[in-house]
Amino acid sequence: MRLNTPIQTVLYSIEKAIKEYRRFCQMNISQEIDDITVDQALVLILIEKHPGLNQKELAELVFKDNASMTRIIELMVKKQYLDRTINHNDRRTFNLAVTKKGNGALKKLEPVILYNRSKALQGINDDEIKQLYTTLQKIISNCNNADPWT
Amino acid sequence: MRLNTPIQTVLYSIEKAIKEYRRFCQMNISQEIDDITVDQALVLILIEKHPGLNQKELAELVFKDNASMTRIIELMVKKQYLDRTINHNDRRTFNLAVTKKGNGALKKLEPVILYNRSKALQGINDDEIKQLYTTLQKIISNCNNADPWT
DNA sequence: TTTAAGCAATTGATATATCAATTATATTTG
DNA sequence: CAAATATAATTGATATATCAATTGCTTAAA
Repeated sequence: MRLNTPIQTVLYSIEKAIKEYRRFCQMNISQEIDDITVDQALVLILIEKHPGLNQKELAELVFKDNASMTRIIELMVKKQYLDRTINHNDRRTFNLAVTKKGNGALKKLEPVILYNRSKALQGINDDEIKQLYTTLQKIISNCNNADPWT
Repeated sequence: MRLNTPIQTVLYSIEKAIKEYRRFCQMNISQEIDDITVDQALVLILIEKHPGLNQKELAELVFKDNASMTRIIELMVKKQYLDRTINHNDRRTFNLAVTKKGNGALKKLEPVILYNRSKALQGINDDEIKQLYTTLQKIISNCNNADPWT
């Protein structure tokens, strides 16, 4: 028996869709701010929206591991989009806050991000979105609950 | 106006789904072969299935750029899963071929990959898959054809 | 047929992904 | 309380992602 090529599976389309979307987002974000990545923009939004999140929690929200999050935040602190101060309630963690520069960036990013999302989903109606969401959740739960091979 | 957090958009689910799937695949692949990544496995399958592909064509098929493809193939040649020889018809390109070791790996990988795909899509019927595919194609084409920001 | 333009692959630089090991602090338990 | 355990973050190593610049070869045009 021969394997189908990856091209023939819908899982391949999922990967393609997310890559095209990220490329599109990055292109547009770069027009406004030239030293910020898609991931960094997500982190900025989340910290502003949910102050009090620590790095581990942030990492979970954007599907990264702690190591990646450490490095992303490091860069954003260096570029002065974020402030990081010791959390005296739990000194293993940090308080993360958006700086003035970070807020300025958010203002610029808002319309771009809304534009990106609406363009990406243009011509797709609510039922279709709901259906997409439902199917994706099935895949996610399948991958998390399936017995491992051997 | 405030941005929704990324969590609230279906685009977030696409990213989550593909990451969970890749994690699941890698876990199972590693049980069989401990020095091969998901991407390397894809490349191996494609070269076996479509001999004659050059690196640029391969890169397009797996959504990578030429630079990444160069490095992936470099590693696979070093690990002796692939042979790379000069193409005398066009000396800018190479002939890529799966080695004996590569074929052995493919034999082991086949059932794992079939298992991964079927588990990931378990409980999702054909219509749902078709619908998923259709919606994803819309997103892909939206991202490729939308006017850029500014 | 030489020159220019185009193309495949590589390289360097920087960001992210992942795993394993380590550090510093918190919490649990004997 | 003290020791064991657990947790958040960091670090090192290696793979991949992306962009820009470069190299070497091919094709098109003057």
